[in-house]
Amino acid sequence: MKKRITLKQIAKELNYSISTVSKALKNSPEIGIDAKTKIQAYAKLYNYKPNNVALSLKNRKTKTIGVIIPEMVHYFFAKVIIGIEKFAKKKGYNVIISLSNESFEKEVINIETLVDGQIDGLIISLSKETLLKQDFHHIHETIDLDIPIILFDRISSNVYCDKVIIDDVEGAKKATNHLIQNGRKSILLITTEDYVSVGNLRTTGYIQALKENNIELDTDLIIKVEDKKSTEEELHNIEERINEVLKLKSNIDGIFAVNEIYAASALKVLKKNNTKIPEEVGVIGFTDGVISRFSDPSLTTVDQHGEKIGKQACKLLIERLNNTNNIPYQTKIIETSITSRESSK
Amino acid sequence: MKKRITLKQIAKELNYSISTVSKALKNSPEIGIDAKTKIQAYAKLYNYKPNNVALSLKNRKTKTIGVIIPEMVHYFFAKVIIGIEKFAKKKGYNVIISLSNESFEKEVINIETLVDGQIDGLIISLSKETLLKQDFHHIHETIDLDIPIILFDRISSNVYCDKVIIDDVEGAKKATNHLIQNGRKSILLITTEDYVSVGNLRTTGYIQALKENNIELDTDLIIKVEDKKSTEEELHNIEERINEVLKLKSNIDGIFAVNEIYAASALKVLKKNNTKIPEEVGVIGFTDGVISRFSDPSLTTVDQHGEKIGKQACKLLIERLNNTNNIPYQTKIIETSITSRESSK
DNA sequence: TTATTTAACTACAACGTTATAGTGTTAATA
DNA sequence: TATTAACACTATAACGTTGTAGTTAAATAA
Repeated sequence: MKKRITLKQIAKELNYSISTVSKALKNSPEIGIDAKTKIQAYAKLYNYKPNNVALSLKNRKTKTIGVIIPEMVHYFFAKVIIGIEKFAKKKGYNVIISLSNESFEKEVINIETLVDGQIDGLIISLSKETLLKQDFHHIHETIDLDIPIILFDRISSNVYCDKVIIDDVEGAKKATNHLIQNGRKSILLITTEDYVSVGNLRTTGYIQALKENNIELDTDLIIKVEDKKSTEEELHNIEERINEVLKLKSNIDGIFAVNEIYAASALKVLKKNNTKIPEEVGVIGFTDGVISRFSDPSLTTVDQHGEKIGKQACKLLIERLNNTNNIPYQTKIIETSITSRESSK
Repeated sequence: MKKRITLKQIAKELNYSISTVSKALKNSPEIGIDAKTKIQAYAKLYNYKPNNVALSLKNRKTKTIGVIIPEMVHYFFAKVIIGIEKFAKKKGYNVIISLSNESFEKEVINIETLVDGQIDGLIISLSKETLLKQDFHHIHETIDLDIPIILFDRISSNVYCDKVIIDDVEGAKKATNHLIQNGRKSILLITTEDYVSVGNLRTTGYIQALKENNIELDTDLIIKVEDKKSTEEELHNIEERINEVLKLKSNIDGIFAVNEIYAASALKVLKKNNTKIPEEVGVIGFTDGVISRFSDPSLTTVDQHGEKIGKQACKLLIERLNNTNNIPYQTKIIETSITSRESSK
């Protein structure tokens, strides 16, 4: 009903010029004390708030950050968003969220829409399809437009920009070592196909840990899942593949899964086979989400500290937005940590 | 590097006025065919895109919707956002997301920031604290400013606006009946304190179902949880309370929990006590999330269809934004359905 | 031939700000 | 007394659009 009041209206009402009103509200020394008092009182009374759209136009800054994530229903991404949102708000930025739904095409469209629109910069975790295609023209074009991009988690070394990642290799090593220190020798790895960068790196970490502990690598102990979307059907397939390998390799005494869904699937198969966890087989997952916490037994995991990642990404972005002079691109690594629960003694 | 091109620049380059360029790009009949062809070609070549901030200022519309949810790490809210985002994008709207973190104060600040900023309307699920305080001045003030608000899930009858809810009473009835039809007679209800509207309504549904089935209400079979934030500590308390009641009332053969966390807690306690699920005790939860799907046994739940809720809320909002004439406020009810899993035979 | 219409454009104002440059008036200085 | 400085304000342009109201020049009608 009562629309917002503008400088113009205040000016008209109090018989000052718009400039005077603007300056009075900014407490400029150019303006006399009477005018200031009158104008400020009036503005307060009518709850004057500057129109941010007009400011955006004038300043060529929208104070808004765009975020594109592949999925919403992931504990990790949700946490990252919390981290971004908190930090952004503290710095006076708003956050716009878009979902690529793991699709390259949607990712392209989303970036276009956001760039067309009202954002100063972008924080993105690439979709699986993009990583598979290795097509980053949309990212490059955006950076060329002077809109800074921060990549996190799902990144590519073929894109030059700021990045925030966890040390996946190190994290996977920690996880594998955790099992080895528990006396396990025959460790099953459930990972993704290699084009998913994080899966790839975690596989590397697993292999390194084995090497460092003088355990021979058995490629039969590596299950690479082709996961586009985790439908119930697909989950079933994963369970079957795990079951097959477990039957084939009866001496398996540890399982390391590169995400919590795979870890939960492993748990399910083990329980179906009446395998004692963690006595007979220890299980550890990657990503500390609700599934891990509420599974039975609860899952030991590698915690990625999503909120920290979000905060760091947001910080990098805002720093870049405030620094017109080109600072060199940075890649920040967020340390992982093991959250020990029932599934691994 | 290469900043966006503007009408002004095109005009200067091709020696036309800004108006001509604007009209040519809009294919106005006022403009001659040569001019049109030349201008359109040039615009295409330099990838002209209108500046949306300028358009927002001119049209006094931002084509952006604000969403405020209490928490991100909830399957239900994540699903709702997916629904909102999908529909919004289809209609050419962007979505800004804010988190109240269940805090009244943060809710107020978030609304202020969003309203100050660049949104045409808001979709909100109220924080627990707001519902406890019953203070809705921030909502009313926003509506007074002619910024439409749609409430979903956590609503209040003291606010006049469009709403989207599920039929919590009906859903709870369905759940309770599901257990009763399984032959259960002594059903434990794990719910929230009454000020949380959804908890309250689900409690009502439970009571109604009992009545309709001529089962006498035993208030000892109702656990009301005071849940501000679900910390690990708090979860422990819940488990203990459940355990106490189970000990006290050994004939309990069914448990209905108003969310999946409570349901998962119940499962945990039952398993610790070596109670057979679902043979001895059947369990059903509310909200079909990842926990329910991955718990052991998997949980039967009342599915709230979050995505549908989000879509409906967004639809209502956009309809209201397009209709300047005041249509009466509506409350849409989204049907729930039972997803039957292992925990209830 | 002169008045009128039409085509093809341009100028201007407005959306709400702010920074820069300018304008009077009064008081201080030379 | 003439000049300058300080004060307190106002005008203007600009951010990028678009719609309305002009303005030409050529084409048509009277």
